Amino acid sequence: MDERPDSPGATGPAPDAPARRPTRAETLAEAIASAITEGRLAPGMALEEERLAALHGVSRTPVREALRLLAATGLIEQRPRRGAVVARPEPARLAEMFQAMAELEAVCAGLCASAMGRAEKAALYARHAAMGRLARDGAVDAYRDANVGFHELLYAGAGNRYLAELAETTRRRLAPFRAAQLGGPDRLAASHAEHGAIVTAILAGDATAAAAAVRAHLAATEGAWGLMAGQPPARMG
Amino acid sequence: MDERPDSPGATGPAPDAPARRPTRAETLAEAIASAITEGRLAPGMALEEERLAALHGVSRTPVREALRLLAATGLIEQRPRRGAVVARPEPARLAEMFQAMAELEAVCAGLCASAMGRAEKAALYARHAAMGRLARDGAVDAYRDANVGFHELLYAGAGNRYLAELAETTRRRLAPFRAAQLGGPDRLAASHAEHGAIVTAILAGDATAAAAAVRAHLAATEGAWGLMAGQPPARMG
DNA sequence: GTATGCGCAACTGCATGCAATTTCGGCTGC
DNA sequence: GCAGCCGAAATTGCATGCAGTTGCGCATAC
Repeated sequence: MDERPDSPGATGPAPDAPARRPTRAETLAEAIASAITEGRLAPGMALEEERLAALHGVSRTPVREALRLLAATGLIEQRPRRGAVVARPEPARLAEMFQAMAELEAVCAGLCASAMGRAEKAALYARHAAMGRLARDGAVDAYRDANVGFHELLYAGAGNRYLAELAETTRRRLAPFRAAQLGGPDRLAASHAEHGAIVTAILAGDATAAAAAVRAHLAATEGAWGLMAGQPPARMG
Repeated sequence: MDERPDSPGATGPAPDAPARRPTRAETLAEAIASAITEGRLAPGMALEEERLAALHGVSRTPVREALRLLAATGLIEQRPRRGAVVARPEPARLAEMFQAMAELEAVCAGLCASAMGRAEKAALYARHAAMGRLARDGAVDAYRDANVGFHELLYAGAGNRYLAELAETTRRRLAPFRAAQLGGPDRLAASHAEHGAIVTAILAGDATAAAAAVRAHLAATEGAWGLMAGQPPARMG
């Protein structure tokens, strides 16, 4: 019964493998979080413990722990004795979160300008160039995927994992409200042009310009969210 | 279906009154968090569920939920099937967190410079002046308390609650490693002088200078932490 | 004396059950 | 017709119990 496939040399580059075999609560939390960020669970929906338990074939106990995790992450809201619902921040708070994310990314970009090595800068430029081709071809879906990677390069290039985590958490919490982003093809080209300003500033080592370019980029995308902020509460599907 | 027109116009600006009667898990989480930030639970200490349950007169269930909350907050670390310990970040990560906090506060200060109204600026200046008297008198404890309030004024003055939450969370996570701060009386005077640069920049509406002053301030205090980063793990007292 | 394998104690993960609170149905009264 | 009240169902909060795993101590072999 003792099989230990246990990392014989090259288990993988595993940057951090703290949870070898995740507990059910963690698996559940991940599943629910994905359902929220991908839009399968809309903001305002009620999350009943028993239903989630039955849905995932477990008891209520791990469900409750998963909900605690998600509540601390901010993806859901728990009212004592009144159940949990998918977080539905008020418009004012959404604006705050978006501004905070812009500032976080601006800080990252500023750090990138001085902290990135040659290899990282080359990778960033390569990604940018590839995205230019996608934008020219109008490949919206591929561009969106590559876009996530682009911003993650900014997080990683800053050389500050904690800052990157803050930015990624914020990005996740905003995900349900950014569905309509990159809607039009002109927006695609505009996005790429704004990325160009960011990349140029970073390659030049100009932290101030890089931060400003990021703020401009995110201010330009700001109009594309908040469309589903006024829905009435609903049951879980 | 059942529509609930809830939110009668202005549901209430109520900034935050979500937990009328908190659940035991939340109470526990708060208690343990305080114990950690105030140093009664040192980094690396093991947190056994049964012991915590007995200590607080509850069963293991709410303890487990509280630990989940704290793990998501980053104050503790949970290894599946191996228990939880008070978080003990490696020195490199501590440095990252401190840098991130400096940048967060710098962003706040920059926003303060343009977002603060006359009344808020007056309150900030008043607080700064009062702290000047405390520094002159060498009242370290009173200065430290007032210092927390000073930084909270910066968070609040930025007009972005989410950003303020990020900053406060980070500050809490760093709390166990900042015990020796403001050690000498010269540090007290220096701190006040650095605050003066921040206040001046904000009052003048100079966002760039305000951010730079905050970075300088936190860089100067950076040397006072990390003393307890190398202890071996220990049992809970 | 050091290294290896086995067995036990301790602890965590999860399921189940009960009590308390909230919510919704219908009813009474105005 | 509408507001207020009361009782039952639904749902959450918490305690308890059991199975599985981890870690440690001890005996054994080299």
